[in-house]
Amino acid sequence: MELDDRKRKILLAIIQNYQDTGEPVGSRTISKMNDLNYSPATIRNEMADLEEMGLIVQPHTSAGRVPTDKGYRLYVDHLLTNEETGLTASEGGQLPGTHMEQLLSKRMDRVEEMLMRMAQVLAANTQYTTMVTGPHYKQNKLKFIQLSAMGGGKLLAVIVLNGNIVKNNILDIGSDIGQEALSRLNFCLNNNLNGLSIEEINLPLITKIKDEAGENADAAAAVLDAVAAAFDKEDSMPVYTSGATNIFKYPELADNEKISNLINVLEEKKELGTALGVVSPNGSKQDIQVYIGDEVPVESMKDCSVVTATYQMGDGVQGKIGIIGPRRMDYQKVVETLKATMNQLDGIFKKPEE
Amino acid sequence: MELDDRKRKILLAIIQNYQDTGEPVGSRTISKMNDLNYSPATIRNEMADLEEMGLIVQPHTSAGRVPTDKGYRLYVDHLLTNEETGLTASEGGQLPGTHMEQLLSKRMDRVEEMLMRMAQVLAANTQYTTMVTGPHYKQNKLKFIQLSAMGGGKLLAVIVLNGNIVKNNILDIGSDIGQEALSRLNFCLNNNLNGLSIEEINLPLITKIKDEAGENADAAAAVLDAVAAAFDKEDSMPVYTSGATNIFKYPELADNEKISNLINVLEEKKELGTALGVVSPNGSKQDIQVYIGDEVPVESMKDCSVVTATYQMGDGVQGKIGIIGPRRMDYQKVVETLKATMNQLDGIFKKPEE
DNA sequence: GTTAGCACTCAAACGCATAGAGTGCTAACA
DNA sequence: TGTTAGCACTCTATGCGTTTGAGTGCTAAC
Repeated sequence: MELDDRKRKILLAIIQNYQDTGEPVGSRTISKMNDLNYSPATIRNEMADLEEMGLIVQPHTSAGRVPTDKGYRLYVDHLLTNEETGLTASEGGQLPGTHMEQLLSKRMDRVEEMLMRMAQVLAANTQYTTMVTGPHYKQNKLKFIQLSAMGGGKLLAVIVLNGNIVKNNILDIGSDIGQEALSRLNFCLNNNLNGLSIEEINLPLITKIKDEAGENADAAAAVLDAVAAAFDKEDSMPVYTSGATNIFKYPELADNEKISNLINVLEEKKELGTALGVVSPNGSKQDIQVYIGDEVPVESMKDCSVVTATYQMGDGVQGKIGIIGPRRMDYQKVVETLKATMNQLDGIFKKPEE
Repeated sequence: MELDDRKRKILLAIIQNYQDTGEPVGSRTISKMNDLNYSPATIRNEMADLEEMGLIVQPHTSAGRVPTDKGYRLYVDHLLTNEETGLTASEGGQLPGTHMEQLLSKRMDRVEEMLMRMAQVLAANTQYTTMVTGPHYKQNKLKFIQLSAMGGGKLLAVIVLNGNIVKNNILDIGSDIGQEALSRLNFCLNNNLNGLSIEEINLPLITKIKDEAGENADAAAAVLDAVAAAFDKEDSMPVYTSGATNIFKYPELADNEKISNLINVLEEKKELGTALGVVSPNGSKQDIQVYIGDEVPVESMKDCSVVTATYQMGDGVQGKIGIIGPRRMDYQKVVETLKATMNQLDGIFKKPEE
C-alpha cells in the first residue's frame, strides 16, 4: 500500500495530537482540524489503512489510534532529513538556548561542573531527563607527569593527558625519596613518556625506564601503573544526569516498577554508556541519533525514546549528550535544542583555542 | 499517666509488628503474641491509654494502631541507650558486614570510589537509601602547591590540603612563564603558604607574595584564587547516594509526588548536607543520630526517618553517612550496621597511619 | 483487674448499571 | 469512485450502592 500525501498528513496529525495529550486520537478529532476537511468516516478509512501499514495501532477495540515505533520512525526520519517540513515550529514556551547561553558564556574552568550545569539546564528546558558524558578522548596521549613528595612514603603523581584531562594518584611507595632523586625520576619519566599513547608504552620502554630509575625502579613502576589507570576509558567517563524525576510527568510511564528500574539505571550509572551509544570515530559535527522505544539498547528504557548528540570540545576531545523522554517526546523541539546547544558549545570551545 | 512495663511491652509489640507489615496493628494480633497472654479487650484498654499518651494513633476510627513519631522516639532512645534490651536480635538475612569487609579490606587508593562502593553496599544490605559525604576536614590547612606549565598560556596548579585532599586547577594566565621563573614562583608560594589555614592567608601575606613574585604577580594572584576555591567547603563536599529506588519498596511512601520530590533531592544533591546534619566539632567516635519523621530537617524527607553516623579517617578527616528509610525503618538493624561499618572503617584507617 | 459479648464504624472490595468515545460496516450520494 | 451519514456494536471509565471484615469502645459479668 502506498503512503500518499493525505495519509501522511493524517499520520502527522495523529502524532502531533498524541504528543500534546498522551491520549489515543479519534477520527473526529482529526476531522475537526483545519487542514483536513474530511468527515470522520473518511478519516476512519484512512486510519484503517495506516493501521494495516503498521504505523498506528489501537490500544483496544473502541479506542482511538496511537502511533507505533514504526510510525514515529517515519516521522522522525522525515524530520531529520527535511528540515522545514509542514510541521509547525516548536510552539512558544522557553526559547531553547536562553539560559544555556548565559551558562556557557561564563566559560567555567572546571569542565565537569559546566557539563553538570548543562545537563540541568537541558533537563529544565525540555522537561525530559538528560545525561551527559564527561569529555572523552579519541586517541589519547600523555602530555606530562608531575611527581611530588607527600611524606610518609607517599608520592603524588599528577598525570595530564592531551585535552588537559588531569588525574591525581596518591601512590604508596614504602619509603620517601629524596628531593633530588625525585627530580631525576620526574625527568626520566617525562623524557621517555611524553607524547606517547598507551599502546606505545611497551615492554622495552618500560624496561628502559626501570633501568634509568635505578634504585627507584619500584616507584617508577607504581607511576606506570597509575598511567595505565589514567588511560582506562571506563574510569575517564563519568556520566552526569539531571531531571530524572521529569519522567513522573508522563502518565504512560507511570508504572512504578518501570520508573524504579529506570531511575535505578540513572542513579547507578551502569548502562548509560550503552544508552548513549559509541562515539563514532569519524562522526560528523552534530551527530544526532534518535532511538525510539524498542530501538533503545537498554532494557529499562524500552518504553522511552532517547535522542543523543555528540559534542566536540576541540583538540579531538568529545562526548555525548542524551535526552530521555516518553515515546511521544517532542522530537522536533529536542533535536532543535540539541543542535542549538552543540552550536553554542562549538563556538565557545573553538574561539579561545586559536 | 505512667508508662508501666506492660504498656511498654505492648508499645514494643505494636512497633515491631508494624515494622514487619506496614499495616495498622489490631488488639487481636497483639493478644495472640506469646509473651502477652491477655485478651484483646485488655489490650484495647491499654492501647487507649497509649493513644492518650500520644505514642500511637489510629489512621481512622475502625483501624488498628500505628506508632507516632513520639512512640518511635521512645523506642529508639531506649534502643540507643540500653543496648541489650528485650528486643530480639536483627533477624537473619544478610549479616551486616559481610560484603563490607571484603570491600574495605581492599584499601583502595581512591577514597571517593571506596565511599561510593560503601554507599552501594550499605543500600543493598539494608534495603534503604544511603548517602555518604566525601571526606571533610575540620580545620583545613594547605600542605603544598605544585605548579606545572601546560603551554598555551595555561598553568596547572595542584593544591594539596591536609588529609591528602587533592585539587586540580587549570589557570589561564595569558602568556607562558619560563621554566626557571616557574620554579621560583613555585618555591615562593610554598615557602609562604605551606601549613597555613585559609584564615591565616591575610592581606599582608598576599602583598608579600605578590612582591616576591615580581613580574609574575598576576599568576600568583590566580593561584591564590585557586587556593581559596580549594578551601571552599561546598566544593569539597561531594555526596554519593545509592539505592534511591529502594523507597519504592515501602507502600506508605508510594505517593508519586512525594517520591518524585525525594528522588529529586537525592539526584540534585542540594539539601543532602542539611539532611546529614553538621559534623559535630568534637563529636565522639560513633556519633549516631536518629531523626524520625518530622524531625528530619529536610522538607521532602518528612515522611521518612534518617539515621546518620560520622566516620573518622584519621588525621582529623571525617564525613557523614546517612540512611533514609520509612518511619517504620528497622532502626535496630540500621544502627547496628552503621556501628559495624564505622568500626571497620576505623580499623582500616587507623592501622596504616601509624 | 480481666474478659466475653455486642453494637457500631469505616475503608476497601465487589458488582452492576451507565455514559461516552470511538469503531466498522452499509447504503446513499455527488 | 471517492465521500459521507447513519447505525449497531465494543469496550473503558465512572459512579454508586452493597457487602465484607477488621477493628473499636462500651457494658456487664466473672
